[in-house]
Amino acid sequence: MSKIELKENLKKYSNLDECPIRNIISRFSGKWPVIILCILSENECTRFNQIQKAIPDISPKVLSDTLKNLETDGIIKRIVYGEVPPRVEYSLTKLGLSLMPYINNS
Amino acid sequence: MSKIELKENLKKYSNLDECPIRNIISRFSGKWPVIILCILSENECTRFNQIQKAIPDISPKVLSDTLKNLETDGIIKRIVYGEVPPRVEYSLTKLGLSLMPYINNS
DNA sequence: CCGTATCCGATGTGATACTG
DNA sequence: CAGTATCACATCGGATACGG
Repeated sequence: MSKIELKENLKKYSNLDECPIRNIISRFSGKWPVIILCILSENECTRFNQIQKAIPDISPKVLSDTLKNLETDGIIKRIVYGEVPPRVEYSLTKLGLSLMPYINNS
Repeated sequence: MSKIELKENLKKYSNLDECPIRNIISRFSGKWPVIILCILSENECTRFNQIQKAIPDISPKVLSDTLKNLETDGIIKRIVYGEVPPRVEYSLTKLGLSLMPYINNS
């Protein structure tokens, strides 16, 4: 590889907000997002409480925050049933589903 | 899926230190590791300074720390040449190389 | 050139109690 | 049940100056 090519390659990661790698990382780095995607991928729908049980060491606050972020990014879907006691179910969106192969092959 | 199966599936992520997903995440979550792997994968060897230039907004301290962690995990190799001025080159180990397909397919 | 030392702020994560 | 409120804390990331 010539020096010119090298320079061009190294430039690709410089563009901060336009760098696709950085975009992905900003959404999935952190302790919980990938684990949650795995859990959701195993069932059609999963309730808040089920996720909590599957991850014994996550606090409700952190779980709630993480789910919100994933929802905002369009990766998971949140469905509220107007029942008492309340029922809320989380599931992967199409986009979320499309991500799973890259996780599961690891 | 039956309730029994569901319960078994959700259990898989409970085992904290034995959970393979958590092991991976603990090594690669964070802002920089994946970017650095990408950069290293593009050349046989890359110098500290080159990496810094490729990532304009990383400080030398953080770059150094991240490289150390990756080296400790056996993912990258650090070769010091006893020259003045000093020359140090980083490259992927076999293990590190084996990780790239999962990154590049994304 | 390749880092380390120092210090600091931001962010992520956690425990617990509480509410509709 | 499904969260929110509050507070606390550790880790991560960043700026800058300096050293071998």
